[in-house]
Amino acid sequence: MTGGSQHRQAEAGKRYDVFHTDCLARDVVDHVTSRWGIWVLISLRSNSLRFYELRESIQGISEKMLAQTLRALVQDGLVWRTVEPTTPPQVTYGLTEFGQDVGEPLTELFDRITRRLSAPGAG
Amino acid sequence: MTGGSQHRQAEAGKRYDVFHTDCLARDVVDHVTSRWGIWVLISLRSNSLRFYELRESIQGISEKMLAQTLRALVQDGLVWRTVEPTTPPQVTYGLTEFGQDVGEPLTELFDRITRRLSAPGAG
DNA sequence: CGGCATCCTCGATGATACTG
DNA sequence: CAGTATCATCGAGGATGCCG
Repeated sequence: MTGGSQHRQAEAGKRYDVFHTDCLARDVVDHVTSRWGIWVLISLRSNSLRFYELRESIQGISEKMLAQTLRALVQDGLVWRTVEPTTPPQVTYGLTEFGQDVGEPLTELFDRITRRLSAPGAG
Repeated sequence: MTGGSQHRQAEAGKRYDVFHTDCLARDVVDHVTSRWGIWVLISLRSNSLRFYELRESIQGISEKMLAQTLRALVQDGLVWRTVEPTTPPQVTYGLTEFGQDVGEPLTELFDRITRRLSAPGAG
């Protein structure tokens, strides 16, 4: 990730027309709907998970992309992160209120898709 | 990504099958949450649109990507396409029932994000 | 265990030009 | 208007290795 971006605040210059490239929300939507973002968010809906638990539950994701995706989501305020200073370290991720807010329609989205594709005569 | 065609059952509270690379729904989810897919679907929610109308409403999209995205969505059964054999040709796109079904949580998703980012003290 | 840094590949994306 | 075809590129993403 390009880094540096902290918690995103409403900037005066930015618009809220998501269809506009210069839109604040578009960045967040891009993260949420990024290749791995959606799966991370959905994974964390039921309960908080450790790094390796996430890695194992999301088939095909690399550690690099998991870390990168998590960082973006944390920066966007969708995911929180706690570090237990044990040995070995223990890092846990979970959804913030905002994250849960976003996770709901996301789950609904893929539920509907799954339901549709499993339905007899579909596709 | 075109591998498996088996439909598996989702276990409540457990990992969903979509987390596996060989899941049918994953392809569709990938299309829906592709860079432009989400905007196309949201654009078409209110009413059907012509090709150039879509191009103009979604800032930053190229004709190639629009055509490509639309083709994928049509194949997935989310979008329908009609051609009026006039001169010049007139092609219209709209949401199928499935598309509307999917568009709803999608709109809800980005509504929540927008709302959150516009909220005072947000971020 | 968690997670950076580095290198490298490949495919998504974009620009351009052409067709019906 | 609504595409399609071709080519160039850019960066997401994967593999590997090192560190606290």
